[in-house]
Amino acid sequence: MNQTGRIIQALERAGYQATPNRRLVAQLVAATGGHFTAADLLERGRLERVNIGRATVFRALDLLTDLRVVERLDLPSGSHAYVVCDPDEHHHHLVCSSCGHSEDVADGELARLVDEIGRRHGYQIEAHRLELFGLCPACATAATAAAGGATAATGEETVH
Amino acid sequence: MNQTGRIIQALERAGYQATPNRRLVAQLVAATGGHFTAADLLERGRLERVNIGRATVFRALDLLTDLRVVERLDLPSGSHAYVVCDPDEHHHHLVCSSCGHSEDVADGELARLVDEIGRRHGYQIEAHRLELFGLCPACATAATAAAGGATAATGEETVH
DNA sequence: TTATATGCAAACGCTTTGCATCACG
DNA sequence: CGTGATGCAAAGCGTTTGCATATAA
Repeated sequence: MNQTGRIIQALERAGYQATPNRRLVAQLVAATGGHFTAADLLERGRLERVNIGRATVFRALDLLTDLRVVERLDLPSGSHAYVVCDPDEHHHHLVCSSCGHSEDVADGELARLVDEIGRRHGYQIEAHRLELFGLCPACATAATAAAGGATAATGEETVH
Repeated sequence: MNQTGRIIQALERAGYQATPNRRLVAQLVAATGGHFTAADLLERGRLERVNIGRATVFRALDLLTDLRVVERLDLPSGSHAYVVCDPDEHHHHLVCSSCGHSEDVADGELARLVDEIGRRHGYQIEAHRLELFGLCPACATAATAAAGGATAATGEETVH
């Protein structure tokens, strides 16, 4: 099943109606390779000439956040963005600081490290969050090429 | 030297004036064991009957953030708060979800883990951030006592 | 027919900005 | 004097809410 389908399914499984508006949000969200804001969705909806209210988008995103289908991210700039992600396992995010592309990273060894830190400080850890920012393979290549200067097309940006 | 002094010194070293207002902010910030918001400082200033403008507080916090004397934290709730911290080395934050107390955590092994994740995903990592939330020793003890029920005074909160 | 979902616009909280004034170097 | 700092109030931005309407179970 595609991602849009998975999101809609998550809604239904949780007992919410898969209304046309929510399907639209699912679709817009799924079409995103990276992070996005509520305003982005609104804007894209507007471009496609679909009528959807600001509040509806926010409410849909809240829902999807509860269902862990999307997660709210804090960018280094301090602003917020959403990313689609895997609802089924604890993970963290790797975010491209150039194109915004995001992918899930398994918790892996981090759990052990977190435990250790908790023990060392006498804290009873309840939650932890790791966020990684950097250039994704495509953007890193583009950046190198641009720096090398020889082959790079100018002004191009790598966008997922 | 005390923390207020250290903050003021950091301002001066960076070529900023240590004005009365900025000293006040330094003092308010240093008096905080945990995280705080601009509004908190404003409120405490008001209680002490000192006249300081909203904008001034925000501007001072911006400055201190640049100097890495404070850091802006994203709480699980999605809201922002500041914490005082060590400007001199890369670290992360351990925050008590009950009393808000915060302490620095050395990066330690995390650097290695971050490298590895970057390599595995082909990302050129530029920055990473780890945030840990849980009960500090005092609050954990209080919580346990309250749960046990026998000895705990009711309604008390542990505040640093 | 009852619960849910939606749109709109107003309210909100937090933060920034414009601008005149003030203090320091 | 000139640059930097401040206060105030207004503007800005992202998000939430109240409420009447519309839609689905």
